[in-house]
Formats: sequence, structure tokens, C-alpha cells
Amino acid sequence: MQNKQHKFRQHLVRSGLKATRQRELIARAFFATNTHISAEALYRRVSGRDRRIGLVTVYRTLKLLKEAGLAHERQFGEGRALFEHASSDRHHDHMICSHCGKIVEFENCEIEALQEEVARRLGFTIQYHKLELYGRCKDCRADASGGTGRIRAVGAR
Amino acid sequence: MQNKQHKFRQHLVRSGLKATRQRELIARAFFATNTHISAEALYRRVSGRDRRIGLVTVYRTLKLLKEAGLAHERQFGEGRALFEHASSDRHHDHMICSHCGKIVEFENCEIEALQEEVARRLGFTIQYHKLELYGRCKDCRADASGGTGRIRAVGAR
DNA sequence: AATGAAATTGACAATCAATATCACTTTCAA
DNA sequence: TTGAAAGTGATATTGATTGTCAATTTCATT
Repeated sequence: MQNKQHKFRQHLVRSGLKATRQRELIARAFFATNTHISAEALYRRVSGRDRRIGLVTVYRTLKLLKEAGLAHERQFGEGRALFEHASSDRHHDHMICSHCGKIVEFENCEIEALQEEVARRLGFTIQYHKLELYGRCKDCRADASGGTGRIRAVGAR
Repeated sequence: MQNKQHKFRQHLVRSGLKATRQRELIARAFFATNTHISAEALYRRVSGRDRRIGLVTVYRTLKLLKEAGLAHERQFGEGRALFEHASSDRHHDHMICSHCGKIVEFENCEIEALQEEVARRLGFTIQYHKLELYGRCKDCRADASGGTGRIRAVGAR
């Protein structure tokens, strides 16, 4: 969206940074996604438009997008980070299909409230949290291909 | 505990693996811990007893302990994995002090129940989940050393 | 439009945790 | 005791990400 592109440029200006062709392109490609995407995958997309852009610049631009409050970095079970739009300003958690990798966002105030209560009992003040549910989505429950899928289990139950 | 050591040996036998001096030592050192420990840190401990043991063997033995159901691997905000005893058979989640790194385990059935509800609404079947609360513990709230501490934020709120 | 200081880029090296390789050593059933 | 199979440890390798640095680009100012 033009809106986000504009916000990004504003952030650059305010931070005394420069609006370059690469940043413009990478940001545009990122905003064009509607799912969680890895730096590598984003790189492949922009690479299609301009072969000269390097993966390193994609990493750097994603970092800038985070600083601008336009992207969130998520570490799910896998090795690499995934980036999502920070557009929906509300906090949300994630439900991830351990078979096909589908990611669904959700929010639940009751859970958040209970978290606060737990923290209070433990003498903590919550700064942020991470809630990820892993399981099978409707589609993947249908086909009984028992494999473990793309996302590895991480020792919870 | 002798009990766990025995269970580990049983797992080895049942899997057609061999009970070696190194495995014995590493497992003993692991069971002697009472907190979450990294492979590297465990290596340093056994290294104190027997300089000849390699880090690689520690990694391999921790993997065996996981397979034996005696250890859980956790990926918190940091880069490296931490391992904990799987003794308390019940599932639990973690509250982590973002300043001093202290880790407290807790369990909350209400949250679990709500998670199930959320998943059902989304058409998912939960296989496992990950809930981590990050914040300041009592002690670290006291001293106002505003730093971000050892554990990095991961873009949640 | 030209200038030039400061920022940016991209190729490559480096890091860091974890895993693979492989020659040598140890275990353990027979 | 023995020998096949498993295990070990030094080292190399991986894969994601970050650091380095010479060459290039931006952009406020001329």
C-alpha cells in the first residue's frame, strides 16, 4: 500500500537515512505479501524484479522496517525468522499447522488476562509474550499422510 | 538421581546402543543440574571432570536423553537451546526474566482450556504449544538498571 | 546542474549453534 | 579373548544472519 510505503519513507527521513531504489523495491515487495515471509523468500521475489539486489540488503531493509514499526519478526519452530506486517496494530498470537505450515493469527483477551494473573502470582511484570499453538489444520487432518511436516516439534506437549 | 541414570541406561539397551563412560558422565552431570542448561554449559561442567570429553558428544548425548524422554529441549528468545529435566511429567510453560534470565515454570489449566477452544474455532487440532512470558522478576524490578538484559525481545507485545 | 560528504550497497568473510565426516577407539555378545 | 558394530573426538560443514570494506549512490548545498 502507498500508505505504508509513505510511512517507511518518513521513517527514513526522520532517521537521517536515505531513500534508495533498493529500499523502495524491497519494502514494496514486502508490503505486497499477505503472509509470513522469510528474508530469503523476499529476496527471491525482489531478485525477480532486479537481479542486482543482494540478500544482505534485504536483511538490512527488513531491520529498518522493524525499526519503523512496519514489520514484526517471528521465530517459529524453524531455523529462520519470518516477517509479517505490523499493520494490524493489535497484538496477536499464532496457530501453526505442523503439516502444511499454514499460519493463522488470533487474539484472545481471556488468555492474556490469565497470563497477567500468572505473572503477578510469580512476582513478574510481563513485558511481552509468545504463544504459539502447533497442530493440524482442517485440510491436513483430512489427508492422513502421517508425516511430521515442514515444521519441527520443539519439545512441548 | 540413580533412578534417572538407570532409565537412561535402559533406553540405551533397548535401542541397541552402548553404555559408555562419556554418556554415563554427561547424563550424570545433566541430572545433577536443577535449572535449564545449554549444551555448551553442560560441556563445561563435564569438562571439569574429564577433559577428554568433546562438546559434540554432549550434543549427541542430550539428543539421546531427549529420545529417552528424560530431557526437553527449549528454544527461548536466545540463539542457543536450553535443556531441562523431563522428570516432572506434567506439561508446563515458562516465565522468563528478560533482565537476569531467571526461568520459572508454571502450569495453568484455564489457559490450556482456552487454547483448545481457540484451536477448535480455527479448525485446528493442537499437537503441542509454546507459551513464554517475558518480563521482569521481583529482584530485577527493584534495581532500575534499565538495560534490556541477556534475552532479546522477539517482536511480541 | 554540479559537488561532495555521508550513507548505502554488494561481494565476501565471519559468526554462532548445531550437525556431518571419518579415522581411530571402545563396547559387549559370543 | 575377540571382532563386528557402535561411539568418540577433531575437524569440516551447514544455514541463517551479521560484520567488513571498497566502490557507488543519495541529496542538501552550492
